[in-house]
Parts: sequence; structure tokens; C-alpha cells
Amino acid sequence: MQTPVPPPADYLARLNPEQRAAVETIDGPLLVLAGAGTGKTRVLTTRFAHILLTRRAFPNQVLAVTFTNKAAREMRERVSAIIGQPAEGLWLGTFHALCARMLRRHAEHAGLSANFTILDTDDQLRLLKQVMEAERIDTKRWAPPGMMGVIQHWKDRGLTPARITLAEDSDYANGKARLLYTLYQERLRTLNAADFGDLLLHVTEILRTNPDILADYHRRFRYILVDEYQDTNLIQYLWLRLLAQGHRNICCVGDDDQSIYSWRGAEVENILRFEKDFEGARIIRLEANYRSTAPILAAASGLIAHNEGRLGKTLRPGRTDAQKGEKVSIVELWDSDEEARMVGGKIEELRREGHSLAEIAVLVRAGFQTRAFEERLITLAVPYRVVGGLRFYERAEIRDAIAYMRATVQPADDLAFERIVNVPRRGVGDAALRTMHEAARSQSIPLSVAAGRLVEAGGLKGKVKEAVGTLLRQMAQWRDLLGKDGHVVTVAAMLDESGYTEMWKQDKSPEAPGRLENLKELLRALADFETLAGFLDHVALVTENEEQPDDAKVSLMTLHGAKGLEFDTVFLPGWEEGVFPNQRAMDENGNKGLEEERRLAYVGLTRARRRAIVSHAANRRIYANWQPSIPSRFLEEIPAEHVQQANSSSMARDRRVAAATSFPTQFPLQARRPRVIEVWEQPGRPARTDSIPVGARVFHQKFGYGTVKAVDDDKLDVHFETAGDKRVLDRFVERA
DNA sequence: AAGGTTAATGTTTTT
DNA sequence: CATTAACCTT
Repeated sequence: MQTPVPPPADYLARLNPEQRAAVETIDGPLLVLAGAGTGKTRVLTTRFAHILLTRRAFPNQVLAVTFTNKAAREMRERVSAIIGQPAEGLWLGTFHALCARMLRRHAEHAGLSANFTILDTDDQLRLLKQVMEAERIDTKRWAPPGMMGVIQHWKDRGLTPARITLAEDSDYANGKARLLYTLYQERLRTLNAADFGDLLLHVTEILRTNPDILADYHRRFRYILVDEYQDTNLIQYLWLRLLAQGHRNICCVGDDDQSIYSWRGAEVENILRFEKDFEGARIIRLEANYRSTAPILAAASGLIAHNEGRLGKTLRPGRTDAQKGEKVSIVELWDSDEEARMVGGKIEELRREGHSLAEIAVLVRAGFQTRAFEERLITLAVPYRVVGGLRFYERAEIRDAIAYMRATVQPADDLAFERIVNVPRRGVGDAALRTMHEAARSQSIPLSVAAGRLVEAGGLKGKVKEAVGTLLRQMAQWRDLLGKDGHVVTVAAMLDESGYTEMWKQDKSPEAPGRLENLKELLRALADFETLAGFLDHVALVTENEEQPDDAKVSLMTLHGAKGLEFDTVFLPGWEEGVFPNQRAMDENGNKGLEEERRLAYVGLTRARRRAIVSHAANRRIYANWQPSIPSRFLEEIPAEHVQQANSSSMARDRRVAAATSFPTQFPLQARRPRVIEVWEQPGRPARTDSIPVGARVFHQKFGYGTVKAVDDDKLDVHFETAGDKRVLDRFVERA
């Protein structure tokens, strides 16, 4: 390469010394340990731009890898902004998108042709289920999703069926796991399809076994940049290591404290392995946090300090105004309803004070928890959005439309054909489908081809024969049309002529108009792509929801969904043992599971710029019934000097009452929780000591004194003196 | 082949 | 409780 030209310094001058070092340490392996809010993305994009501006490499000689399309888009935009022109011809994208691109170039090495289909999770599962049923596996005893998990885990670790040794074999499905995996992979090849895991697995396998291809990529990629490195799984690591062996200019940015995807195969150990595999690797820590106030940082730091085996980073406030911040609020509430009212009330208050709703988020452990807050915000007429619901391309009507496209351009795609052959209803039921499957299997031909032969040879009769014949003829016409009039016209014809659009027009359900609207949106999106193949790739790889974050709406989302985001005000409800930390995470993964939950809590707290309001309720509804709950251990782990307790008025009243009556409902906030949480380990309601008769005078913690009007098993209808008529559970009242 | 009924089962999720 | 998938009836 030519002598580096001194860069215009302005983009470097805006960095702090450690960030600048991370940008300017260009050659050789580099690991950047970047704490939350320390300018990780800025370093990565500036580094990218720096490589280009100092002419160390052309844009197409840099490989930049992210986990999400959003991160990839952001990086592309920010690099463009720094270099002052649209960044084109970049190898910048998600692991999967980059691998898909590579695999299309070398598909034949994996037994596929270049136009292979990328299957989504639904297709994967249907295919595996078919394989399992063909092998006469009892799918009641061995559920296909479980088997899928085994296969995915193997793929995550770079294990092709041939590489699975006895030691790695699973006893799943009575020792047939490896066989099922082999058969599943064979079916994928027959369908000319790859699942998500295959994209990485195939490419890595090709790089491993074809030195010439690998050498070609070594020549190409002078610099490699990796985002969210703590989230990489083994196969991703192997892929990176193979590609980085050429120039050894690999820079990985990550934060072990934000590793929250181990259940998806991510291995934090990849950070430790980095130093071993890349000898002489430099490590730079980014510890100045520019996002949050000092109390929030101290609270988060104190919490995460309870984890063992950290690489060790200490966040320090980088903002000049950081010291002025409020302490982290911890609010104790009577039950989950009151918690929702508290959050709703505080949001209203913030709104009145002029805070933008876009700067407020409610972060929960599990998706279903958003509902309580949704309901409350609807009542209060506060606009909100739930981030991360059903994605556009996952909607049934969109997947149907895509199946039409896939079946048309890819006659080998049995899954797509099977999906559409009776949608809209054509009278093709189980029996007809079985006939087609048998013909396909006995002659080793695709389902659609078998269907064609059955129509001609009379294997299908009457109405079914007519319907399938018509569909196949239409598909042939659409293929012609695609060559002549292009993909937008063709897809419009598909939806129209197949009767698919008509089906939804006839549908009287309230969702039907929305579905038609989505189909129109699909056609609009289609026009943005030059080819149908390009669009199908996009659909398979870009599943995220497009959203406008500048909307004046409160964001409701899971803690996982919030990673990488920040808000002025963050509500963190449901900090109760069993909910958060999640009981299942602890049961299944022990202390490792607990530590990941703690990292999740750390991620949650560090999303807040100015205000964090953590809350927990003493009673929570689990499915049908109310259960008392214990404050999360994480609450005690936040250093007390950075916390302000703020209890609701009803809680304060209950406290006084509880003290006076010795009714054991409250767990004092600072009390140590019992080691065994009985509520979760013994599901079902506690045994009643005595029944309460009609007419009895009772006392309730929340509603006060009243008289029992009726008894229904464990539910009482009570007329309370101050609260009126209520239906309550008997274990929540005492004889007065 | 379609619709209604019952039983099982409840994290986190990107690609 | 509430959702969904499998099952059974017509």
C-alpha cells in the first residue's frame, strides 16, 4: 500500500485518548473492551473511516461485521458521514448476510446452486418434523423444537453431521439425533435450501477445506472489524479466525458485562480466547461513560461487581454534568396493578413537566409483562409503542405471498409449494397432499413436479385435479411473465390470479383489511429491489421491524430488546425473585444463569441517562392466581448510597397495618430472602387452614374491614366498609 | 375438508 | 388466564 496520507484531524480530535488509541491502533489484532455508553459505535465507525481516509485500504478491502441489520445500517451511515460520500461496495453487514453473500459465490461447494433459498424458523421446523415423522419418531415424546435446538447447537459450534463424534452426540430421540441431523441436512440440499445456521456452517466448512478460496479472501480483506464481540458463538469465531489469519488486522469490540445471549449459543469465552489465538493482541479499555449520571453508573457498577470472572472494567462518569443526577429510585408496591398505575402516573407527570415520551422506556424481563403497562397507558391515553412484536415478514399473509414467489422461482422448494397449494382453499386436503408426497418421494422429484405428473397421469381426480392443474399452469405463466415484465408486475399478477387477494377481501374478520394493506406494502417494498432474488434475500435476512424512534411515544420492550438503546428515563418494573432474576434461567443454568440475569439488570440500568425507577410488587398474578413475591436480590446488590426508597402510600399503610396485626404478608425490603423460594417450587395454592363462612367479618390488607357475602371455593365476595363490593381470595383476608 | 372442542403450556431472540 | 396446537366431529 502507498504511504499513509495524514488524515484530516477533526474526526480524531473529538475522541478521548483511549478512544483515539482504539482508532489509531490499526495494524495487528486489537480487542476493545467497551463498557456501556463509552462510545463503542463511535470508535468502530471512526476506525473504519480512518482506515479509508489514510488510504490503508479500499472500501471493499474492509470486512465489517455486526449482529443486527440495524447496527450495520447505522455503521454504514456514520462511515459515509465521516468520509463525506456514500459508502459503496462495502463488505459490511451481519454475520448471516455476509455469509449468504459468500455462500452464493461458492454454493456448489456445499452441494447447493447459487440461487438457494434461505429458510426461516417456521420452515426449518416443518421440515425437521417431516423428517422425524418419516423416521417414525414419536414426536410427542421427542418434540421437534427440542431436536431443532440440538441441531442448532451443533451448528453453532461448527459441527457438520460428519464432525459429530460419539462424545458430542446427543441421546435425544433414542440416539437417533445424529441420523436425524444428517437426514435434515440431506433434505435441505434436495430443496436447494439453507437454514440460518447453514449460512455460517457451510461457508466456514468451505473456507476450512478450500485453501484457494480462503487465500482469495485473505488477499481481499486487509482489515476486519467486529461489533458486539461478546455475542459471537463458536462458529462465528471460527469464521472470523479463518478470515483474519491473512493480515491479522482484526479489531473486535465488545463488553463481557453485556453478554446476555448465551442461551443462543454466544460464548463470552471468545473474548478470552482472542488473546490466545492472536498472539500479541493489544487490549484497550473504554471506561469513560458519556451517557448516564454518576449515581446511575455507581448503581450499575455496584450491581455488576457481584459477578465473578469479569474481565474488569470500571465505568467512570465522562459527562461534565454527571454529578448532578438523582439517585436510583426503588419503589415497592402492593401488587402488579399498582405497579402499572405507578409507572403510568409517573409518565404522566413527566409528560406534564415537558419531557418527551420518546425519551421514556419501560423495560421488562419477559414480553408478556408489557401488557399490564399497555393497558394502563391506554387508560391514561398516553401514546406508546411495543418494540419487538410480530415482525412484518412474519405475518401470515406476507409469508403466504413470499411462498408464492418462492414456489414459482424455485420449483424444488417443496415447503413453499406445500404452503400455498391450498391457500386460498382449492379443496386440496391431507389425502391429496399425501398422494403428492408419496409420488415425489418414490420418484425423487420435487413436490410440484410430482403434482404435475399426477395431474397428467390421473393420479389426482376431479376437483382436486382441476385445481392443482390450474395452479401449476399459472405458476408457469408467472415464470414467463417474470422474464418479460419484471418482478413487481409478476407478483401483483400472482396475488391477483391465484385468488389470494380475493380471499382476504371475502374474509369478514377484523384483521382482513390490515392484511390487505400489508400486501400493498409488500408490493411497494418489492419495487425497491432490482430483482426478485434480491428481495427474497432481504426478506430472509432482514426480519427487523422498521420503526420511527422519533415518534412521541413511550417505548415498552424487553431488556434484551433494549440493548444498545438509551433513554432519559427508564422504568424497570418486576424486580422480584423468580421474575427477575428469572426462575427458569436459574434452574436451568445455576449460577451462570443468575450471572447472566445480573448482566441483564446491568444492561437495563445503563440504558438510563438521567432517571432509573426500579420497582417491585409484593403480590403478582401468575397465570390464574395471585402469589406473594419477594424483592429481587438485585435490589440489595445496588449500593444503598445510590438508592432512594419511594414507597407508595398504600404500601406505607399496609406496613402499619401489618405491624399492628402481625399478619405475615410483607417481606421487609432489606430482609434476606430465604434460600428456597417455596412459592415457585410448590406450585398451586397454599392449603387453607380454615374456611370462612358467609356473614363473617373479615379484614383485608388493602380493602380494610368487610362482611363476607358469598363463598365460591377459595374466592369470597366481600362487602367492604370503605372499598365497596370486591371479590378476593380467602387467603388474603383474616377473620376479624 | 372444515370447523369446533379440548388439552397442554407458559423466558429472553437475531438472523 | 390466555394462547395455541392437536384432535374429533360433522
